[in-house]
Amino acid sequence: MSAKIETPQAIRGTQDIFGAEAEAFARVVETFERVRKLYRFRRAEMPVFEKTAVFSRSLGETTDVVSKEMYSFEDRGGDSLTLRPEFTAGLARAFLTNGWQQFAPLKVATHGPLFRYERPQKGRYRQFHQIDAEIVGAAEPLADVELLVMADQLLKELGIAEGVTLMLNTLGDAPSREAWRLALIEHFRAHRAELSEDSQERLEKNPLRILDSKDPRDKVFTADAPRIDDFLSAEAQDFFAAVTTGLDAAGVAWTRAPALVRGLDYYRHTAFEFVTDRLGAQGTVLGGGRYDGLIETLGGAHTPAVGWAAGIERLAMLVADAGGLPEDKLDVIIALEDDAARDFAIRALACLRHAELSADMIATGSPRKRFDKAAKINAGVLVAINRRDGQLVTNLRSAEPDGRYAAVEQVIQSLLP
RNA sequence: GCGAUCGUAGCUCAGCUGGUUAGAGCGCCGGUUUGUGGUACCGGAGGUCGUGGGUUCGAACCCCAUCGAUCGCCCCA
Repeated sequence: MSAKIETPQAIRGTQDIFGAEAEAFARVVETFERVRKLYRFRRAEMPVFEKTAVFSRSLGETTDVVSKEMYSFEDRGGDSLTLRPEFTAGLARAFLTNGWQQFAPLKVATHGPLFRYERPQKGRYRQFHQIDAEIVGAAEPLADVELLVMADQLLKELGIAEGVTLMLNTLGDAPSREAWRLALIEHFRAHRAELSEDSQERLEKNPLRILDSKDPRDKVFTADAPRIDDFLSAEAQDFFAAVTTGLDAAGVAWTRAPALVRGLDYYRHTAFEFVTDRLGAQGTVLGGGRYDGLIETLGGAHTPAVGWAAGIERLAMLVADAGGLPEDKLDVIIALEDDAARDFAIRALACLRHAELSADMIATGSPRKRFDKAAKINAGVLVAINRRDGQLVTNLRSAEPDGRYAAVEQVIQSLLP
């Protein structure tokens, strides 16, 4: 009697990525790396975990991310650590602790896994992956433009720009944002009892968020809510105008979205999202904005910065849907029809690969069926290797004889006695 | 954290108002057929019906719990 061994299950909200999905994932990362170099963004790698304070201070203690979505734990030394729920805070910390101020304005890019304890659904996981681009130590609107132009090009090069819209807004500078916030609270408080339950709570915690509520009860009051434009200082107006004219100059299409806000406390001025309706409820493909106040919350000098992040899984889904992944066709498939010729086949396989031809071999199972198996694999050239009357016999087949066929033929011929 | 739908073979699924030994296609393994050939046929392996309780003479099917998936809400990429 042996107890049945139970296979441990994967952690909820994590994914094992394989096959076409993994190819799409890799495509996103490769394209990001290529585009990021075109814009001269430098590569950075930060640790996956940080002291909890890095996130709780910069994101704001009351935000959902900090108050209920972080993977925090105590290490063996008793320190409270947290798996990063986003890149920006860790990057800001690295900027300060490594003296990266010397490189300011610093254009950096990174990508990797992030962790958030949320209910999984389409395009949303507990361990998810993002690409991320930031410009730290740049106060000019030109930096915002640069990032947005890069994001736009990235989406185009991924072949998914169709149906994706850049929604753009400004939250103004700190005084503008605060004045607007107070006006919104006043406006909504007057109708408090008629708001949805969620929005009544938002009124206390995050009044800006009421603006993009999906509840019809709220929409009545969001329609005539105070608009940021009425609270913008002259400087804030100029800043936003410089961003929009810059985008126009670069040929990047954008849509003004006065209700677009950011949940995290550190955002100022430019806020943006590239959105699509092809991902169900997870419509944001890429989002970000300016975070001039963040570095100070970590004890640094005032350091203006802008950045964005995009979910790789979401981008990969769009890439796959857009059919942007031509299946990579195998160049050569070998069918070894007689095991007596195995050594020859192994040598042929190695030589083909050294000749930069992708090659694979069918050499197991019933010898009579190996040809059929090989034929089912959609390879450029099929090489059948057999023995007849003690003689090595090779046979090449190709649907459309091309240069590759000739190359394969040459390799095989050179190996024959 | 809240709501809805769903969990049957490696994959995609069928399985009637609860009824005897749980099925198909694909894939896998073997055999036959074909022999410059992606064909066809035969056979085989593989399931404690997500898990644990309950109701019943009897549960894949009904009830409860739990885990997981999917899709929304919240939040966010």
